[in-house]
Formats: sequence, structure tokens, C-alpha cells
Amino acid sequence: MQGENTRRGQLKSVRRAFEIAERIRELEGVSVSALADDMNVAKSTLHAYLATLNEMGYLIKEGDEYQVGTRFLLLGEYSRTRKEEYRMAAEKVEELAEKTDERSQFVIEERGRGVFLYRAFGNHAVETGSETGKRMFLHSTAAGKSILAHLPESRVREIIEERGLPAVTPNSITDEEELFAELEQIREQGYAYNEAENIEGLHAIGVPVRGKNKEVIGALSVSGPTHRMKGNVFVKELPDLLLGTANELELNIAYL
Amino acid sequence: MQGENTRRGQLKSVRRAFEIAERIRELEGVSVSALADDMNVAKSTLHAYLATLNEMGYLIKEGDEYQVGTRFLLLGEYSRTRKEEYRMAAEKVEELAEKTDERSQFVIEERGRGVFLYRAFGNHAVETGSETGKRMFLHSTAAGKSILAHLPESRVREIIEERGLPAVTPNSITDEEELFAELEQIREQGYAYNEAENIEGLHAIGVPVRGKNKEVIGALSVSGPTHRMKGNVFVKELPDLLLGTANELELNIAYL
DNA sequence: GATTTCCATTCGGTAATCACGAATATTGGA
DNA sequence: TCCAATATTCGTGATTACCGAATGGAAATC
Repeated sequence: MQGENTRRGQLKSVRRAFEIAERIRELEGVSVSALADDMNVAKSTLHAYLATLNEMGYLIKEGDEYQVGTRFLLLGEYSRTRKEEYRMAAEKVEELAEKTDERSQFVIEERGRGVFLYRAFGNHAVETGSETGKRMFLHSTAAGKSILAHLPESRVREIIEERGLPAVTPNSITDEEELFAELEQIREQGYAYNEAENIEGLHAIGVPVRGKNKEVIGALSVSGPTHRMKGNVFVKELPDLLLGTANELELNIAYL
Repeated sequence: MQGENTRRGQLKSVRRAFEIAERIRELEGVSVSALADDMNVAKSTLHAYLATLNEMGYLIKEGDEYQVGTRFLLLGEYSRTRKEEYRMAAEKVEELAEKTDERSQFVIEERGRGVFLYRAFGNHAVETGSETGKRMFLHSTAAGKSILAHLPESRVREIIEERGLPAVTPNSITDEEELFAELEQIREQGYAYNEAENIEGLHAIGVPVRGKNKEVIGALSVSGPTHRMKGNVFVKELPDLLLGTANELELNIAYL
């Protein structure tokens, strides 16, 4: 008989192994007993998982605490550098952070969500919880909307179906037709705004990055506090800078 | 009965899941059938693993090929940034690369091996296969020897027991007593040399980095081609620069 | 320094689930 | 349209993952 949290055709123990690693990250290290409590698993069961992951280097034991091991680095780094396009985008992210003094990032779409591949901090950049590798909704971010605007409509509907349009903040777009109208406008003007739709007090501008065959491969964005992201900077300077940067990047990609 | 590649008290399927991800990285993407062949597993079996990992975002499907997904990034980044010490070392790595024009890196010890946590490339830096997260022997690298020199002797013997002293290149130290003699010298002079002991044609200098309680937490190193790493630069300039940098870093760490 | 307490770790039996080959579905090309 | 190559699902038997209980170890308390 199939257990209830077993998904058809998937391996429960594999899923659980990753959930354990993720949970250890969230808790920033835990002991076997504490984690067994937290995850509602017998200590002995958990021990087997921890022993396996520890032996492989995906977890490490520091005294009685388990922590995330550096073995994940190799796979993580590979995933963000395996395409030349991504590596080139990384340079542009640095450039943008330096020129704007704000925070900039390169985001790609994976399974209907946005993923921060690269981030860089300018001199006045604000710190938010946007760690590399973190996932976000596409409809509530500037980079995300830039991507959505250049995906086939059918795919966009699929994503909405799967992920919904939750109100991440009171400003988030939650209506499907409103979103499609905005995507249309983004296509026309070439860039997307995020006005506190994902994080209160944070504005951002995003531009799509197209690959060899004109398909979107990701988006660049710059974000900063509301009080600096306004007026001519927000309406003209930053959009121009972003569009120019994306354009250079796309040219480099086209002639790879 | 226990299968032969089952390790006592460990989960075979968990181990296999990670081996699959690692293999996909090595092959830079594969189809189910090809990977089933490669790993000698039934296609149907493999499919269950791939479906699980795909659903979680640790792998992604690009057409009929599976690739490493970006979900690994979050755990990988966490593992290298969870200690303030590591983040401060990252800055020094950048600084060293810029000042020397060569390649620099910060390495820690994990389970008896060295792990590249951060790397940076100066203008003339040579490209070698030293990806972030990659593991190396401690006895054949400058950073590794710097670490060994400041670990308790019992731990060093343990590591040698477990990992051996293989001749990575003809120059590698393969004799235990010779290694201990060199470690003694490294303690005296404060830094370690690697003269083509890990990669032919590559020289390096490493210095240990000590934590709050004077225990080694890792090592900084700079490496370059044999023809540039010689004379006064190799004997005086670089050691001084590295010692100074490590010293600053240790001071910052001490007053955390 | 003995004792207690709190951990991690190991053990053995059983129910669950993983692994496989075969059957089916899907996709792309001829 | 058919064929070939691939992914995916299905059904079954054997393996192994799971749990509770017992053991072992280390630190804290008296």
C-alpha cells in the first residue's frame, strides 16, 4: 500500500533526505534529537539519513550538531555556470551594481518560479532576504514580470494555474487579466516596474534578456528603497541603463 | 540480507540520489536511457529518482535531457556563507587576486580533504580545473599543507590513514615523515609552498587563517605558473603579502 | 570522583516501498 | 501515416527503511 505522503512514482526517502538538508539550513544547525522532534521522525530513522549525508559530505557534524556541508557547492555552482549566457550575465550584474550603487540581480525562470542566480551590491544597496538560489513569484517582481512578458501566453497561463497569483504584498497584482494587460505594456516599453509588489518599501526595474533564438533566458533587475527609486532616475535613467546593459549582453550572447 | 554496496546504517536510495545528481553534472546533462546505461540501473528505477529530484527542483528536464537544477544553489551558498569568518575571507580573496594578478583562493578542511570555498582571478590568472566546491588532497597543496601544519598531530595522522598520501604529481610528498618535517618548517616560517605537487607547472603559496581560539579555520593561497612564481616574488613578496593579509583577516575575526 | 542525565548510536523484527522487467504512451523523424 | 526511439507507468517479489527499545558515551551535577 502507498503511504499518504508518497507521491506517485517518486521515492519517499529521497524526498525526505533533501527536506532534512533544507530544514537544517533553516534551523542553522541542529542535533539529531531536536531535528527528530521538529520533523516528527524517529531518532533512529533520522540517524540513518544523517549518517548517509554526513558520509557523503552533504552534511557535516560539528559536535552534536549537524550542519549543511560544502558538498552542495559543486552542484550549485555548476547549475549557475553551466551556460555561457549565465556567466556573461554575472558580469553585467556587477557592472549594474557599481553604476547604480543599488542592488542588482540576474534571475531565471525554473518550474514557474524565479530564481536568483547572481546578485551584487552597490555602495548604498539595501539588504533584503534575497539569497542566491532563493525562489520568488514571477508576478510580483520586476525581473519576473519581464520574463513572463516574453513567454508564450499558454505557458504564462500554465504558471498562473500552478503557482497562483498570491498577494505577496498589498500592491501585488492578483488579477489575471490585469497581469496580462501589464505584460502587454511591458512588451511595449521594454522594461518592467515593481512598486512594492514583492517587498514593502522596495521598488525595482527589470529587463528581459533574450538568447540566440530570441527566447527569454532570464532578466536583469535593479532594486532600491522607494525613496531613492523615484523621479527621473526611476522613469528614465535606470530604464535606459538597464535596456542598454541588456542590449550589450544580448549582442554578446548572439555572437557566442 | 544486506546488499553489498549498502553501508551499515545508511540509506542506499539517498546515496544513489546524490550519485545521480553528481553523475549528471559530470556528463553535463543526459537522457534517462543514457544514464540508465551509464549507471547500470533499470530505466524504470532511474525514472523514479529523476521524477523525484525534478519535482523538487534539484534536477530539471530540458527536452529529453536532465540537467542539474538551481535548487542546489541555496544550500551551497548557505554552506559557504554561514560563518562570518568565511564571508570575510571572501573579500580577502578578491583583494589578493587583484594585487597579485594571479589566482587566489580560500580553502577549508572538511572530512580530511580541502574544499575551495572562494576563488578569484587576477588579470593574468591561469585557468585550472579548480571549481568552487571541488575537493583536493591536503598534502599536495599549499593551502592544504598550511592547514595540516596547524592541526593536532593526531588528527593529521588520522587524515593520512584515511586519505593516504598519493602522488598527485611526481613532486607530491608521499612519505609520512617527510611530510611531518615539512609541516614543522611551515609552522616556523608561517607559510607553505606548493611546487608543482598538485598540478604540473603550477606553484602556489599558502597561509593558515586562525579563528578566535587560534584554531585553523582555513587557508588563503595564491597560485600561478612556474615561470612567474619564482625569484624574489616567490621568496619574499608573495609570502609577505599573504602573511599580511591573513593577519588582517585574523584580527577582524578576533574582534567579531 | 561518583552519579545522573542527556545525548547519539546500534539492534532486530516487520511492514512498507523500492527495484525490476514488461507493457504502454509519447515524441520526432522518415 | 507509420516507424523507431524514447519516456513513462504498472504489477509483483525481495529488500530495506522504519520504529521502539536497548546500549553506549560524554558532559554536567552533586
